[in-house]
Amino acid sequence: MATILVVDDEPRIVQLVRDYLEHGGFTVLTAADGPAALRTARTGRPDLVVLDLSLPGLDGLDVARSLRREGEVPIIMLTARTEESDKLVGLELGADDYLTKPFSPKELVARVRAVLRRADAASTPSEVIRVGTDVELDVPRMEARFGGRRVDLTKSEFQIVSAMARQPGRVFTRSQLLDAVRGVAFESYERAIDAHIKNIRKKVGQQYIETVFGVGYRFVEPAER
Amino acid sequence: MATILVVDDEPRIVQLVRDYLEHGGFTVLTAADGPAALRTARTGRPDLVVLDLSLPGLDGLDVARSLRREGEVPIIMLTARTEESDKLVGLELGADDYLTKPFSPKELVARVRAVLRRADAASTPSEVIRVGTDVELDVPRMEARFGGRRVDLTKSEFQIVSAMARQPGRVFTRSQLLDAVRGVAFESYERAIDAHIKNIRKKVGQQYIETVFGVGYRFVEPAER
DNA sequence: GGGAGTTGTGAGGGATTTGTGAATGACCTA
DNA sequence: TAGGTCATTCACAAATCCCTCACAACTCCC
Repeated sequence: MATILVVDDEPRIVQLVRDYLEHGGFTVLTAADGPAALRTARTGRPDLVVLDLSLPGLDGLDVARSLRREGEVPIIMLTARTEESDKLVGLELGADDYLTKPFSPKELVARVRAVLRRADAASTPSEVIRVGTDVELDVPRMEARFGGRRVDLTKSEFQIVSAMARQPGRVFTRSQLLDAVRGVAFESYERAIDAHIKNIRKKVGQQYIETVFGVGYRFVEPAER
Repeated sequence: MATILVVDDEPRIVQLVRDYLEHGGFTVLTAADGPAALRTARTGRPDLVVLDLSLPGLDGLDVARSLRREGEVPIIMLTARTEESDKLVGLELGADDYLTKPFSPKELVARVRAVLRRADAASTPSEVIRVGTDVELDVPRMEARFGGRRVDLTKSEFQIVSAMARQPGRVFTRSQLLDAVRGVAFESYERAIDAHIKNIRKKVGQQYIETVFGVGYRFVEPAER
């Protein structure tokens, strides 16, 4: 069955959680601080991490961030307080669920099961944007293919391209494209978009993005290429 | 930003979803049962509704149906089981997307964004001006078609042509056409319009724009061609 | 047909807009 | 801390477009 890594500096809690999880049929790894957690995660490859936010030394947030960088492992956060700030950072890091202390171990086990089920069913129907036969943008994976060739785009580049490719042929103003990059059109120099367009063209080829003088840019429809 | 109404009778789920959505920049309204949902939808005018299919009392399906009757609001369904029947009725009611429980809040937020994006794109009815069978001006795309052939017009040219094509047969003075080009009729040489007309005619053909001596120009009605 | 006024048109100046390489600074990583 | 990536900004070159001008062609009215 699944392996769970429990990270907390209070031995009492670790023990309690371990008992419940093992009784529930899980294999349990434990760690008492950040560095140990990262080491164990690397070697033990857990299917899920239960992580206390307040750790001595390396902070729980740093641990979460490092874990995220290294892989896709789901994380359940334990926060000592209901404080807004804690929730916020937890969410920012994309925790899959959170529990505030004190919590019921039974509930924790239930949440672990739920998150694992989700992660499993995370048959995330990958949203793929296709334009004609030779352009393919896998949005959740941020993967782009142009004419069969895989192209590495940065985050901003990918967002600009996907915004345009969703409605090929339509003209987008620089301001609209800025919206696509930052959540909301931050006050920002519109010509930053020009720089991105230049870089995108260099990577994917000139034929995909057309300049509409005095207005903006558009993704060329396949029929016209 | 957008307002989302979350309807579910499990407070924990409502809380989790609310946290994630608010963190994502959305304003969140909540309701725990059908009647409350309808009331809140009426007063709060949400941009999207996240709706649990299994509600106590008034059923989720009824709520969806009522929402549909009252407006255009997009709906994301939450269904408890993966049962085919649930999916079917949900989609039948025109749910814009659905998620089966347990779901990842992160994924829900992603779906919310996707549905809003779609709804937004759809509500921008691509305004198309048609004159007869052979002239088509797609305004947001700044695309012109004359007799089946796609014609590239500059911004000013496109604005002049669409102003005239909106009311075929009507005569426009040069001053009125200048208004169409610059936002307001700037003091400017009216004969600049002549130059544009010349260029437009060269691109689309002579038969579409007629000169009205001493007055201005007009877009020829199809019957006269 | 003649003349006055109006429109068609080609060409070029000049303003605006875009392309682009390089510099800067933020952020992350080793 | 040093090095890398990336987003942004800047400055200048290049491209594009709008407007104007000058003159030819046309229309209308007498």
